[in-house]
Amino acid sequence: MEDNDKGITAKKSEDISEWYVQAVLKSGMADYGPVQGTIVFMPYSYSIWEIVQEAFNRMIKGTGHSNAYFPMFIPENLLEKEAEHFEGFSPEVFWITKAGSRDLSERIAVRPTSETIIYYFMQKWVRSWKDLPLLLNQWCSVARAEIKATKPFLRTSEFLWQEGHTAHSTKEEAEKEASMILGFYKQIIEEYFAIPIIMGKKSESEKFAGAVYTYTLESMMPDGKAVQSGTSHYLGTNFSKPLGITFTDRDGNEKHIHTTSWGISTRLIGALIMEHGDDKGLVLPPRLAPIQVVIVPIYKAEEEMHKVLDFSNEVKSQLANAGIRVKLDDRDDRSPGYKFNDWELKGVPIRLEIGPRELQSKTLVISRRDTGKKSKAEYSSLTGTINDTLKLIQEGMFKSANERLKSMTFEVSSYDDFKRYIGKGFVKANWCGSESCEAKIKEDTTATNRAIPLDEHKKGKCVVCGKETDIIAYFAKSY
RNA sequence: GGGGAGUUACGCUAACCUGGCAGACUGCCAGCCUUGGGCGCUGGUAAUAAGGGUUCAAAUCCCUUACUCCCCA
Repeated sequence: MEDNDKGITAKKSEDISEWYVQAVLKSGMADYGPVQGTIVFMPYSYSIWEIVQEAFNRMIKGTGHSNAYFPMFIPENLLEKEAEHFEGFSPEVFWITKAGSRDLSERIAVRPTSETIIYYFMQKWVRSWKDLPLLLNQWCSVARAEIKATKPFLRTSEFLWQEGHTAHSTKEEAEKEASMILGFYKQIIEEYFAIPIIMGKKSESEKFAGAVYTYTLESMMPDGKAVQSGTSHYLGTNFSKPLGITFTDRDGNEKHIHTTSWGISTRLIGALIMEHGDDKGLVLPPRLAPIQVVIVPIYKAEEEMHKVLDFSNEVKSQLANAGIRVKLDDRDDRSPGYKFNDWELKGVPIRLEIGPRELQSKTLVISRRDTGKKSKAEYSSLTGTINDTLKLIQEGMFKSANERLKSMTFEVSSYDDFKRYIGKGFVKANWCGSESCEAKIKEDTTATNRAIPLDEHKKGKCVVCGKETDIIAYFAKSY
């Protein structure tokens, strides 16, 4: 049959942009909103986000953090209190100038990030060293006006994220916090999303507006563009000084708090789709898949149907009882072939087909979405086999993503090679650390500094100016 | 920031150049059929992005707006 409207018609290797849009829309992950750059996070993608929330909440609550929710409206005077921060964000702020028909005397910003509004409250709440540390997180959406080049999940005017905001009495404690969170993010992105990442600090020009320094986690998409997948900032006293947030320490002296902020967003879902998907659609890693196993029943006569469905339900409850997210596709108006294609489009890791043959043999065929390979499993030990297979899929997906990352990372020592490989992945090179060399790279290639690895140093000459340095940095074009 | 292409039923698309009954596939609804890789049959249902202009007549020509995609900075 000719390609019809249902499946993805673009090839990932030939036209990844078109492929991506089709994968997002046809799998039921998202739909476009009526305002530019907005999307609906449909149940299928929102379920993934809920799994992320669950995992990350466990991590931060286990280390003393609490969730809260702050207003999305920020008065202009508050937003502009920290100059660098305001300058960095104001070009993309959505401003509210009217309430009903009444003109507002002061513009209200829809939060592009919540540092300023949360610090407004920290100022009220923090008095003594006993009030510290204050470890807050909120799950919310933020709005940043993206005028051009929007892409579902990866670049939208409104997106969902978590933003952590913490206050500490000392620099050391705040820095430890920022780096601990970085570790949590690495775990989430590598162990759940099965996306390998490069970790490091941002350069001065790429760091968060208002930060002392920014830790970043960068992933590489198959088209050679990097995605900033998470950031954790040490803000020092950059915000507490202009906002006047002080506490009385044990020694009786009044001191400014040291703060951190950190976030991961639904952008990760975009990276997930791009990283693992194939020409048939999504390929979801088991730990994030809303449905880990789908059972497709196959039958002819009505009498057979009941037997098949009974057995299918039995299999389903057995798996569900073992904590596996399982769905029985008992739609009576769809053929098995339709269902196979449908669940492959949605990226369900494992498919079980249950028909008269399986009923007879009590042996099930496990069909893997990631490799397309099939293997047999005895019904008596099914749960164990499924759990093992899910684990294998998760590991296999990370492994192949990691191999791709390696094959797309180019270590160069000349500017000619730098320009040759930029756009094809990460280009790793010595860099003197100067803003002028960084700016030249941006001007010549449109690529930016993505990360300066924390513990990696190598003597060499700056790829741009030739100056001796031991700084190694990753550069790439990015989303 | 600059340029280009586009928007017809949930979706994919025909008619557009050359103005004159909006056609198919898919979907959806009803009935029959019953399923091992997008089952089949019959009947029905559903669309010209929004606004303005030209014209006897606009999906078609012109303008504005919105949204989408692509290329360049």
